[in-house]
Amino acid sequence: MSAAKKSQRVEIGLHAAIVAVIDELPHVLVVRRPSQENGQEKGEACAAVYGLPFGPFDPALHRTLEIGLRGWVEDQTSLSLGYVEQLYTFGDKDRFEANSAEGERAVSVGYLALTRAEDKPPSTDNMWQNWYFHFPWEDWREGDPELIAEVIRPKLETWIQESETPEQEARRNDRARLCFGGEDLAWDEEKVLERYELLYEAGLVEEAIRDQRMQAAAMGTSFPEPPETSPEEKLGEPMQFDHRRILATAIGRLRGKLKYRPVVFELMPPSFTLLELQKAVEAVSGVNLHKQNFRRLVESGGLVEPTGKQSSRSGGRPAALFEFRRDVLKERPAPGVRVHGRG
Amino acid sequence: MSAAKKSQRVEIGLHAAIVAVIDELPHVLVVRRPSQENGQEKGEACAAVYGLPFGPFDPALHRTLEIGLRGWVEDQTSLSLGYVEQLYTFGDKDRFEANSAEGERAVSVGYLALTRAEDKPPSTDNMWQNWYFHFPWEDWREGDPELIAEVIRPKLETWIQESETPEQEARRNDRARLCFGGEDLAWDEEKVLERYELLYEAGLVEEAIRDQRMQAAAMGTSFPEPPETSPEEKLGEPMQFDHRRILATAIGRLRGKLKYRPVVFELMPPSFTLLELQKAVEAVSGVNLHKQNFRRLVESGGLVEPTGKQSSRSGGRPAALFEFRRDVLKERPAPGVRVHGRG
DNA sequence: TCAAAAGTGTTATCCTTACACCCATGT
DNA sequence: ACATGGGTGTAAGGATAACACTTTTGA
Repeated sequence: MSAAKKSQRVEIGLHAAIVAVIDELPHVLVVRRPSQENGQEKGEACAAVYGLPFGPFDPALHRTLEIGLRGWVEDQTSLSLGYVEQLYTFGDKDRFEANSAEGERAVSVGYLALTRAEDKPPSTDNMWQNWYFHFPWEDWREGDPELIAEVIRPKLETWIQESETPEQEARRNDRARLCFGGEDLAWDEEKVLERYELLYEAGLVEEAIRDQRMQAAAMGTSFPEPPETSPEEKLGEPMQFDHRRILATAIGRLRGKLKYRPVVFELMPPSFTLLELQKAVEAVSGVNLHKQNFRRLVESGGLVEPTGKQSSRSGGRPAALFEFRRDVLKERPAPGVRVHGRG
Repeated sequence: MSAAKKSQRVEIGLHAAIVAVIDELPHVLVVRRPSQENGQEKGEACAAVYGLPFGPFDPALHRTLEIGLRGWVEDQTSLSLGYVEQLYTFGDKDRFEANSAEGERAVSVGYLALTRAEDKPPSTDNMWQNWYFHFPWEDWREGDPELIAEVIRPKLETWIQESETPEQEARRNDRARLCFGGEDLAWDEEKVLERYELLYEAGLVEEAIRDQRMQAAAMGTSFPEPPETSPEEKLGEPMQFDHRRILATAIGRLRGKLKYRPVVFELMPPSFTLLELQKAVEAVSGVNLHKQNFRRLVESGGLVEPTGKQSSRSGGRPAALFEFRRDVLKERPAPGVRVHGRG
């Protein structure tokens, strides 16, 4: 108590998952950074890893956390952020400090930011990346991903079997079922974080192995080097520190928000066809939608209004162009695009 | 950029809105603290203000933020926390630093924690307080509060009229309507934070006046002392720093969560009657529910199961006792108690 | 016997979901 | 002509919200 009262100051990092929809695919802004974590003592070539952009919070310069975030993002990327939402504040020692220099304990505040896609990459250091590159199992637009049936379920099954008590086995089994569905339980596209954390705890994701190795090194114990995983068996491209966890939080939150807030429009150009809008929602939520019902919902829900113009598209009848109808916000308490699977 | 890269460390405060339902009323744990903010230069008697309990985060002692929170809460209050959820991280300069000693910039992480009510107050410093003492306009169980019609709407009307441009007036009007309902727009019990922030910005809440005074003092300008507000016109009991904002966030979040997560049960004793459960939901959400439909929803939804025992209650037929059915979590993706007004 | 609360049954309505079908344009 | 996407109508099913009514206890 008395010791805890001493003011212990820490550094605050602001991390952003900056999202845009490009070519009907969900993208996130990533940075390729030289990997300091891996392979140093092993003398490997200094490989690069992907990470989310981040910057420090300087209380002397910025009045609020969000202003601080917008500050360095606009400096570094020349993007203009629309919707910005705070996700979560992580202070974890294990996943963060294990990868930092000694004594560099930091707390990180994760943000979700939406922006309209521009043609060119925002800067030389940054690039837009299809987020399913990091979360291949989250894309159900072509039906249930083979990866789940072929790799994830079998490996989870092994992990469940490895339990030390029957209770643990039951818990693990329930959790896997809840996360990935099965039998009579449907896929819930919002549980992105829960799934990632499950895979992490089951040691199936590269960050888990990396962190275990780091922890073992810190404690001076040896760590049994796991067998090389083939690229097909690698569950998505890993990221620096706990950035993939932050991204998982962002995706899950955005998928949820879509349903009761008109946030898709932050990702769309000023005018669009209904199919373009549908494709954007599908890209983010990772599932296909029923065309006719989507249109009805969106139109009769007052979310959009026709501009009167037509889109000059290839292949097919020209579609009417719509724009976001700002007034919904004044009318309905929770206007959003309800997502019901099936296409 | 270069200056911002210098690591600026800050102190982290963990704030908790610890909630319990006692006698069918929603309570929050508060601390009476001597008010250093008000009346110092005015030589007033050092009045006390209510505040939320908080403690510092010591990264050397605790592995995660939540562990740190649980640590000092259990030290200080001897309560055992059940469900704990992170709410938001505030780094605001204006609302926080204005009230702190110079240079004491801190970032605070707000938490919502649920616990079962015990008979006695958790310690001498702390007390359970009906949260509607701080938010009288949030209690609609006796119909729409007079306070809204008598005080809030007229004062908001004045604030709207005081706008400097027609656009601002329209925005203010829309916002007030969205927050407090009206005409064809129903009351939305989840918008607790939005309402508090509106009242703050309209200068109707004591914290707003306090902060303006502080800011004026800091800049050396004079601040026009507002007319004394009568206790009837005071909009709820104010709190220290931005604690009422944190509490507003907590209430709103809990009201929302009720609907898709079985969190009410964290506030209930192990077994309860359906009416007791309903009263708890009503207490938290601030609206009355339709009895028959509530029962059907809860029973047929598989949220509870009968214990087979009866409650020995005063007045009326004895009711069957139920308990939370843990297995719902394995069956339904989003089990909760949907709330639809009316009683 | 009455008040208070527990319970049961039924119906109208709306929303969701699915299916069937026609329309306009480019190749 | 046909492929592609745009656009309309409607009917089945389920969930919700409202209503009326019976039952069991304590005072």
